[in-house]
Amino acid sequence: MNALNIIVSPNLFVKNPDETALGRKILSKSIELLAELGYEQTTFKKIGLAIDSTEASVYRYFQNKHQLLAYLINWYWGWLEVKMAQEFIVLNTPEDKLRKAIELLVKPMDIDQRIPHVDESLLQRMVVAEYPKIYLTKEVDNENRGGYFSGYKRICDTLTLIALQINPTYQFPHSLFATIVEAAQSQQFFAAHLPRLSDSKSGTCDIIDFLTDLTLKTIKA
Amino acid sequence: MNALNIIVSPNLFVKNPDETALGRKILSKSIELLAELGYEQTTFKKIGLAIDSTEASVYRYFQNKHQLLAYLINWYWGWLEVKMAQEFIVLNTPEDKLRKAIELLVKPMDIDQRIPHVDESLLQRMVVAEYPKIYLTKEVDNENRGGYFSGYKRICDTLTLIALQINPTYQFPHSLFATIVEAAQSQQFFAAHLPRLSDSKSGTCDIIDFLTDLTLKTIKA
DNA sequence: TTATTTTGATAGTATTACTATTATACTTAT
DNA sequence: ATAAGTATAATAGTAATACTATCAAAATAA
Repeated sequence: MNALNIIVSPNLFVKNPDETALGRKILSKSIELLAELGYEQTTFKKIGLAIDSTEASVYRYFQNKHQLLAYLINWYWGWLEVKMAQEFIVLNTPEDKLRKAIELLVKPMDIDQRIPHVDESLLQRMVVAEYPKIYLTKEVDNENRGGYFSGYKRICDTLTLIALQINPTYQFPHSLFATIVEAAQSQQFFAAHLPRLSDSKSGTCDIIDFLTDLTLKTIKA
Repeated sequence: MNALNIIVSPNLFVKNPDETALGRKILSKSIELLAELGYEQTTFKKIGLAIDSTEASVYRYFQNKHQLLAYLINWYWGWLEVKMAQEFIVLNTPEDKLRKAIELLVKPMDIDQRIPHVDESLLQRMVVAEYPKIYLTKEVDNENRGGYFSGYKRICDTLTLIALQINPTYQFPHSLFATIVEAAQSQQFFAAHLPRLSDSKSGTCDIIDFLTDLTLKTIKA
């Protein structure tokens, strides 16, 4: 993680899990359990078991399950941000950048060897199934002040700035990219579980085409 | 409720709450508690207290909190469907119908006097904050077979058919309207709690304008 | 009036989401 | 190499939650 400088707000942990072997083990096993069992069925007790330790050890790193999920999702957005920045270096037009960004939002990730304790592809699947749970709570305003959603907001801001290069007069860029990022997640979920809510038939290409078409038609007046 | 023929799948209750005074009291108090406390903090014990009865009485109508939420959300989509059908009678072009549908999705509802035990405006606010929780679970495939999401899917199908009248060659109508319906909810939430994810400054008009612009630009090739 | 259903009251269980304590192991500074 | 400090494992315990079960009283229907 350090290798890539993915920074997660200190409000998202009690003790930085990135800095110890046990902490990193908690991260990797949490991703596995959350992906396999889902948020509701995952407990700190089960995580403790999976890391060959106890519930109490997990509590030393995260206040509760909600904070753990928020950490992982923020890490995911941070990682996507790094990926985008890397890809943008060789792209020159804002349109190419938006196309690439949409592809990164939807395409299954390949695992980054530099971060051996994180299975990015599993993390991505977990995020698709769980991400709204971090903001759909009564604590959203407090947690927003604590930086719980800054990863998400930075991604949307970045895309907003690129879109305004294409059309500086477009009125709703923040709403548009919040919608695109949300749809990138929900369309993956719908294609897999509620197919009447999607036109995606084969893999992720259809979703990428849908989102790209939507974005470009909307901002190019 | 019967007055309007809003049908909710029998898989969404143990005993039909629409048919008894106690059942209707459970519905109205649940809406209040869910809106006030949020899904996580609402318990059947608290609902029992609110209806001047006990936990056990609530369990006689709903298997669990998840089923209760699914019932209420399906009732909400059913009610919206009825509203849309009513409004569509006097509208002649598919574009006008889409505009009206988007308005109904976002605009605060006025309370329907024919259904005294349901505060539609409160229900709408509750749905905005809780709706993804009914499908973001590991039981989604089973529950989908049980009709847990049919209200949502019918709304999207209706809008899909209207859009195809405008442009029969548009490739992604299901994805588009799933995205529009989702965005109608999430933009309301973001405008209130995560304003950097929205361009809505004053009330719901901005959201309606954003969604209408997006929809029409996208389907009119 | 009798039979049936609906409800209210109470009790109990397993699990969850924590908090607290302590002994041991491990690391670091000198 | 030793002492001091930190990190961890193991255990125990609490309050709340999500149920399940039982039974008698009340309301309703036959």
